[in-house]
Amino acid sequence: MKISSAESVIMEALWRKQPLTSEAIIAEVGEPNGWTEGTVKQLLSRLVKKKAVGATPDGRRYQYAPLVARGDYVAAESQGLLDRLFDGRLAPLVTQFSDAGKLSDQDIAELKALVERISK
Amino acid sequence: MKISSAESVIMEALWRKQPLTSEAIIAEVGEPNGWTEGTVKQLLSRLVKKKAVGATPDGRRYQYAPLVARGDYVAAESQGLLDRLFDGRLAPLVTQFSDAGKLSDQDIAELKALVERISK
DNA sequence: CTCCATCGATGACGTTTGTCAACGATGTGA
DNA sequence: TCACATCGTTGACAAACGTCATCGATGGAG
Repeated sequence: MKISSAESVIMEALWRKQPLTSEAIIAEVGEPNGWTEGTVKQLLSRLVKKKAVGATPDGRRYQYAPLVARGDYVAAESQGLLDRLFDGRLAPLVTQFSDAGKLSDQDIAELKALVERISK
Repeated sequence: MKISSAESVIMEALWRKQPLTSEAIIAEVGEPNGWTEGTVKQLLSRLVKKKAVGATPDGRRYQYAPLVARGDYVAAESQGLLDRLFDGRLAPLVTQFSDAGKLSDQDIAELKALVERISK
């Protein structure tokens, strides 16, 4: 099932630290996003129903933990963007950032080192 | 306004060739996506309302053309992904594809050439 | 044992999206 | 001129999404 934009905020919290109680999650993402307790609970429920998050009973409450790895999610999202906008190829994406002047010197240095390492 | 996923298919057609009549657009994207005439018309209407597409009267019909540049759209989408998933930095994104074994030799060669060019 | 706080479940509601059909205006061929 | 084909507009409707409140169960404090 697809993870929506608001839901992904919850996922990020869980990927950062896991497991968490709903209380902890609310503390983590409620304020920064202007969400009430009810909103976060609903998002959590939907994620559990989607099997993106697991809920382990712990006394009267649950401990929540991601069931999908961040890496898998990130890979799917990235591949999706690449396919949709760049014909599945990586170089044009990098070109796009370069052309847009969005690459810092550090970015370029990192890329350079990275390509060095990969290409051997 | 935000361009939805289905709407972006129409946009891609218009970015490829412009202007187009609704008939041409339907011919272009209808079949491949399993959309009826009505569906494409509705998507077009919404894009016009969103000011993402312009409609110039041409006799009894319109000539449709994009009002947003593909480059702007691509830049925004790419930046969004980078910010959401890679802390705004490009190198980790490239690493992700590398780690996932999604880079062909050609990709690597292109990247290498690209980085060469950029870094000077 | 009773009352209260808290948790998860559920209902609710407006908006967006995906999908399609019906309608009214209008140009055109017979 | 009249019937038909075609265009854009609009209505419709289910599903997903964003957002929030209410409710029933239950565990713990007094």
